[in-house]
Amino acid sequence: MNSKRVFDLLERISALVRNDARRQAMPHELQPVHLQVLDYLSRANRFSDMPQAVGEYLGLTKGNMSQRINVLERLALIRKVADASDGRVVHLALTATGKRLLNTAHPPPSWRDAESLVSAKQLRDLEEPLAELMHALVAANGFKTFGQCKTCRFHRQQNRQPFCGLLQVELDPDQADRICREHQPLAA
Amino acid sequence: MNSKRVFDLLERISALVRNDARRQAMPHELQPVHLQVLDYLSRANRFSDMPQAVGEYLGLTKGNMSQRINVLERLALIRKVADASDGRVVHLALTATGKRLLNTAHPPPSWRDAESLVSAKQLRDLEEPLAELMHALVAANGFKTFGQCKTCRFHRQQNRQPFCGLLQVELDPDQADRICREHQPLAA
DNA sequence: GCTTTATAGTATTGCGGCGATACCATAATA
DNA sequence: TATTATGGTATCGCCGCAATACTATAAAGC
Repeated sequence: MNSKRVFDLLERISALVRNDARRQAMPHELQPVHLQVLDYLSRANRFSDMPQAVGEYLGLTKGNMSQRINVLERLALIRKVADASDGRVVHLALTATGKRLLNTAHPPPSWRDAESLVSAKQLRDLEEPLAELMHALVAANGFKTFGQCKTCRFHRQQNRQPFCGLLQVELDPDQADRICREHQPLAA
Repeated sequence: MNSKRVFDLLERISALVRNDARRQAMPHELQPVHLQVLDYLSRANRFSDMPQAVGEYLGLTKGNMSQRINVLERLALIRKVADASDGRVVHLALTATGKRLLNTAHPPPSWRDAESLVSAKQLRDLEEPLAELMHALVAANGFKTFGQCKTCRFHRQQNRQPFCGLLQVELDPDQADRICREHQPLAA
């Protein structure tokens, strides 16, 4: 039963990364979670850049998200943009400052150091099983998968444009590379 | 550059596990960190079962540890045992209740579900590169490795007993399987 | 042996993440 | 038009966590 061993490793690794992220984020008056929010927003498509979606992605409540986002807005790292057609929803966009901070602080320095110590092959070998594990955990938690738009079972091409068959809308080409909260993986 | 991808996966996985651990620990009036402390203590040898060592393992300050340990003691999940030869140090031992709780709550349920969805081979493939990654992170952070006593470069046999060449003491056989804060990996 | 310094642990304070609850505004539905 | 659902906010309380200051024992230097 080596599953416990893998669990231990993951728990320890995430603790190391998390602690380093805290040290890294502190001088900016931030917490690790803020960096995660920034990172998510830098990769979310326009159906997924709302507070609620961020909360779903990170497994946090919307009330909590509301506060995190206030902090980030106060520090001018993100900007709120009202939705054109739905007065309730607000989209979140990184400011230039936010992008700059994200680049310098995420991933944390110890990760960058570690990455040079681990062979490229080892990293590549991790990718596939980790992805599978992640999806299994998502399934076990009943969460959404939040995959890249273009890997979704509803994604298709129409009029030489990416097209979402679920929401029935055309997509800008760059949106297809981004993360979508409505993402559903191809049937296994 | 797929190192960022691996980092994302690890961050997401640890968030999922962490959130689930929180939900799991809450009914017991505990937080995820308390379960990690219990788990560590269940595997630490007698040179490593002090508050300070737990803090080093989890990357937390000793002041913080002191409080976590108070909580666990108040709930009768651990027991403090004064050291025989050094009046400053206190050893921590799980009570029967603590062991029982650890077994039911750690790893969290979603992990157990996920583990049945992932092939055994995938899990096995994760072990080696994850371990290497963990050691790289430990090195990058300048932390101790905290490995199993019997895998340490100072470990040897003497008079048919396990023996620690660093501390120059004989070890009970069961101690050799446990985690030691003085652990140093074999030279690469 | 006595003084100094280092080490293990505790007490206290302050910050802030996080969940829970209640609440408000807009949208969808009947 | 009334009802219900949904996205977001405000407020409260808990508690993890760092920082600082402190105590007690042990080790090191004279």
